[in-house]
Amino acid sequence: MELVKIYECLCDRTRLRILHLLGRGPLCVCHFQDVLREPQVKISKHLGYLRARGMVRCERQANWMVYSLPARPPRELAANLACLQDCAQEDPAFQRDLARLKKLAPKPTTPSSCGCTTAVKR
Amino acid sequence: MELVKIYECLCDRTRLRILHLLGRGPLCVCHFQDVLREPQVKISKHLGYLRARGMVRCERQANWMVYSLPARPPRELAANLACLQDCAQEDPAFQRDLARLKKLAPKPTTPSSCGCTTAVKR
DNA sequence: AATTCATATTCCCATTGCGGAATATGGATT
DNA sequence: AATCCATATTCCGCAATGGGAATATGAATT
Repeated sequence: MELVKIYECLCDRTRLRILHLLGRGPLCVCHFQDVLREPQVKISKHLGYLRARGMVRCERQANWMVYSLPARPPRELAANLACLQDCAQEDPAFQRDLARLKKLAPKPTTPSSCGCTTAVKR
Repeated sequence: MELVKIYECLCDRTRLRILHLLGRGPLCVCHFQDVLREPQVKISKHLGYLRARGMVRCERQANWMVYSLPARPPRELAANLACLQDCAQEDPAFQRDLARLKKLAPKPTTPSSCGCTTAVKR
């Protein structure tokens, strides 16, 4: 994987927040919407950007698309994702996201189920 | 230092090569020109980009501008620079740069002297 | 003061990225 | 088959970026 391509994926705040959250486990789009509190189109487009570049995988579960980090990422990607998680620990904004996520989904999800089964009021 | 700003600096191949080389010690612009083999304007502009964002420092030595990494970089920057050096070890292009540099300047330079004292045929 | 050398800046152009409004898709439910 | 829900895509405008040609700057040397 091209190092520059990785950094291109990392140089947007919304994408950083997405990747940070994915460090905990797979998530569906509605979780991102609830945690990041950004418009649907914005989140969907950044997920598409990451997906097109191989930074995330996704799998359909009925109505929901469950996104996750690649199972065995190449070395450079793994190193940079670890670095991101490390840096995020000192940043209140990332920690706020994580707190919201834990409130929303106390247990990390699995790739086969994001925990969304019923309609969500939004 | 803003994490996103760091990644913005890292998402260009020329800038990555510059930062990688600076990991060994301060360098003047003509060294970058010789090692990277890119046009002067290109190198100068990328150095200006990095300087404007606090990723590198520079100091004038007579005709030469000596660039270096910040003495005590903030944690996020240090982490990412370390990650870059790590990733660069597997990349032939980065290693080729480093080999050229060692041939050109066998000893790492100091901030007060880049080793350029006479005119260089180019 | 005129020239030379190393480096920086300006101007132009083409490409890319981001955001939002509107619309489309695809699966599930009625 | 019609509707609903979650998500994706298209279209638009705007700002930022990268590259090169030409020119400017600033220090040293003649």
